[in-house]
Amino acid sequence: MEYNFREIEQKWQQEWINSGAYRVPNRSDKPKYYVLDMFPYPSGAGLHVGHPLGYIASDIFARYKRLKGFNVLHPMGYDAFGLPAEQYAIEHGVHPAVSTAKNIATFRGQLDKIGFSFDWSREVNTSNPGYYKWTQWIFLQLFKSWYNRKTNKTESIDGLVKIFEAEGNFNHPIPNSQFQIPDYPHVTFTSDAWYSFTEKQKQAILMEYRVAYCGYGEVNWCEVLGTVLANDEVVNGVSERGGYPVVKKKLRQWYLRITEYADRLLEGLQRVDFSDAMKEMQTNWIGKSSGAEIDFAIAGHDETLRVYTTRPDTIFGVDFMVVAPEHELVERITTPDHKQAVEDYIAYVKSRSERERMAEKKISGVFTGAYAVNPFDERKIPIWISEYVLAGYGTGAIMAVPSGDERDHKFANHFNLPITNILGDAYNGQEANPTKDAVLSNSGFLNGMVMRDAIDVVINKLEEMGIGKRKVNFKMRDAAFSRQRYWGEPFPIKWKNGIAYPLDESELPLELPYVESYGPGPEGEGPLANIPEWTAQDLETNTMPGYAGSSWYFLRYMDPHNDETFCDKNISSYWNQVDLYVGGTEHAVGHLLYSRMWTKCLFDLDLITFDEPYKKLLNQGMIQGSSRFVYRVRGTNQYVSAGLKEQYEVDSIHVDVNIVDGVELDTEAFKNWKPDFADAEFILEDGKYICGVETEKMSKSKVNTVNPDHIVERFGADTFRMYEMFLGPVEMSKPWDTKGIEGVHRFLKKLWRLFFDEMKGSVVTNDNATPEELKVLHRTIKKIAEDTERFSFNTCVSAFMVCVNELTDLKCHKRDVLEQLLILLTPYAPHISEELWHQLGHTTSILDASYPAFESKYLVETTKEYPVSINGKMRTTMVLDLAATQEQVQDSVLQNPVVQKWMEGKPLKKLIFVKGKMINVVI
RNA sequence: GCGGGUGUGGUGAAAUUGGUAGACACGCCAGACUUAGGAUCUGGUGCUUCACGGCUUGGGGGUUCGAGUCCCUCCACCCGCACCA
Repeated sequence: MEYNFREIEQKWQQEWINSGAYRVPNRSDKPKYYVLDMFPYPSGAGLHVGHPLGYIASDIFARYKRLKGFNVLHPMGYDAFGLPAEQYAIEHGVHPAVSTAKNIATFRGQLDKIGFSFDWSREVNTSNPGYYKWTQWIFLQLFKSWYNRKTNKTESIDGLVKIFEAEGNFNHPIPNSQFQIPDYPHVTFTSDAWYSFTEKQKQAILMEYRVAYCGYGEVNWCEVLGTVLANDEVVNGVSERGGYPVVKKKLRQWYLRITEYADRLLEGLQRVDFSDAMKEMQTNWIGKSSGAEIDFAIAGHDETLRVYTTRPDTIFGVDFMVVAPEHELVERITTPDHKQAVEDYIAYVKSRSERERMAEKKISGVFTGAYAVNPFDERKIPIWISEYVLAGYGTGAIMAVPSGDERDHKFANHFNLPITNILGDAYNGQEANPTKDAVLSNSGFLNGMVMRDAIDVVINKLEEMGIGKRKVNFKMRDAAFSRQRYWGEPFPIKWKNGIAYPLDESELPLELPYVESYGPGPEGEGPLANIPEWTAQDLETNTMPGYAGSSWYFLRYMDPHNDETFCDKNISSYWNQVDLYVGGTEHAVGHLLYSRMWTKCLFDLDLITFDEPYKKLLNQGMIQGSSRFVYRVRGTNQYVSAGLKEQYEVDSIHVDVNIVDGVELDTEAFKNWKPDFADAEFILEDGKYICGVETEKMSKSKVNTVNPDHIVERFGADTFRMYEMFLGPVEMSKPWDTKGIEGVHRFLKKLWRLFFDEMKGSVVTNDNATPEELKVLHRTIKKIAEDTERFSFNTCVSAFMVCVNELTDLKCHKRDVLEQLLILLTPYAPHISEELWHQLGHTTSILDASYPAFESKYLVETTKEYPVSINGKMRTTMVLDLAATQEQVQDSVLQNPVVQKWMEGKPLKKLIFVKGKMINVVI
């Protein structure tokens, strides 16, 4: 009987469906464990072998936990709204819902072949009205909430209205200090004033507090395409498609007030098990800094220039100001003789993406002709504009201190601006010194003070003078929460008189209407603006962004069919946090921060009982493509093998990795691949055509994608699962190489032969295991359990191989040993394990077997083969009793002929002996 | 530019706490079986040297009895940067 993986895998997949093996109850005596994958966007291209890496890792862990006695929630679904489906609709006229459904069916088919333990009865699809009804519902809760800084909680906006009625907003100032209340001179108001406001004024004020609010923001606007573009659709200032010019345009946008949660998002990081790198990335993204806002007088103007700085101590070293080109003051302060240059520069900057501006190495900028005045020494400071200062950060203006800041230093050098040295000897004139520990000089009343200490002194002084204040700043901005697109959740909002009114919750879901065309609406609005029935109801024409549905989906899996609420609170209390969340680092700052914020909102509103969604995060690396190349002799149809290509002038051409075996090209398949190659001739080496190899991103254009379906078809799901893990550490990126899979496949066949002989059939015996066999088994139990716990799946696969190799050498066919091994293997290769388990006579599933217990007594050793080094270099090994003392060891070591040879009669300086580890002879 | 990560044989990698570098595989070489081999099995395989030996974890420096692992410095590559998801 041989290992017929196709039959076995089909049989058990069907059997597990029939028995409902992966249905998970919301109630259990067992402890719970929640394993979640970041769900996929179902793209038209289907899965390639890189996608399932994380799913396999999480599936192994989920199955492992199940064997360990946990009630394991392990769901899967689809993040199904998104731009690609809409783009496809524009190009092919296929409704996104149709292409999405088709893509999902493809994904599902591919996933099913790999043998995952997903509970598909809990599947979610963010584009399904039954799902986005609750995305809209949660949005409404955010719309009807504000962030109370006094209680540090998300609270009902009704409560805020009561506060305004009672005392105005003195205790709860408007979060955006730049906001002007329409037709009202102040940003603070009394109770009486509140009552005097019109409905429109009241709503405008409340909008400034709402957690989900409407405002204006800049987008990449492409006039020719009539649409808004994502940053990655803009290349070098023009649209990726068509190459049309792209400029910044202000549009009405929805936002989430995530900045109010910045401190809590930082604090929460200390309570979750994310990698340090991940925490660092989020911390940097949030970008908390403390410093001061300082108002500088502008010579000849009544207005002041407000800058934000983390280094107020360097105020005497300010040699110029840099203002963002889009700063509102620029127009008013630019002097006539600099007007033209400033306008030209602004036009240039308008065509630049934020990314380009930050990445630009070339220094650029222009002088406005205006001067600010240093409040302490009355020095006139020229005001420049430059693209390296962004309008959205701080106040959009900085005080430049060239002696202390590298970028300012380069700017000063480039434009020949004089540099004031406030650091004394700590500044060498060549490069800026950003230290806080130097002693200040040329700094008026601060002279002689250490910079670090001067910070507070300056801030106090500025506050006293009324021209500055202490300020905590965040680099993070409020999250833009609207898209001028069709394929997303509609906002449950109606506009009347410029006021946004929420729909009643009974009107949800507000379903996406059918559209004829997916083209943009007028004035940069989305396609919904083209539908008369939609606009006639005054409904919002923006839709929600991709991360809306993904911000809370982990909750819906818990209670996916509930029509009464997004997730029953009792059920979310039971499943609680996601214990293990698996996904790529590319979501480090986007999705993870948004869903953490939503969780905090829902927690504050008493809708769930925990405020961090993910307890432990595991980041999987990417699987890269291993591209293959053929070399065409220039101007001919001859193709030369890689080893001989130096002798010719050649062009290298990507060749489909699926027609290459390892590096050897299937020349017939190559001829049939594309008409161009039908008459190809080959210059071979040793009768073979050898291809060139390069590691690149896996992509269709590089014809290096490998479809998991083909791999499963050829080798089976168990082999595929184990090989994906065998490639290397799950969190690392590594190239895919189909050739290597054979080693794993051989391993499974070798395992099979421990149970079956081709001639004799079953060879399993009921004999008692020998100590040697038990040692092999228990060493494996220990290793697999430990390595699985620390997500070191690649070393587990090796350990299985070592175990099977050793059992084969020992000719061990004993049930007691093999049975335990099968349970260990189940999470990794469930199909073959289940089959062999039943072949051993079991009638219940191995999925619920009890995990083998490790017993250290089988591993006890009395001797150890010690490595013996002379001066740290390994020269020989010696078998010594583990109980040997330092003196006994020294005696035997010094008598060892190899040791004596290397000592050459020199005296022993020291003998290092680490029990159970090593011996080092120092001479 | 800013932020994060990674560099070990021909290839993917292992070495969990500073203690025998290269486990386990792929590939390659040799052999067995076979009508055949892109099947299966056995043995060998870091580089260098006839050998003794020497060298070796991206480069350079340091700490240590001992460094892939710790410290300093330089280099290369990959990922993210707010409308891809």
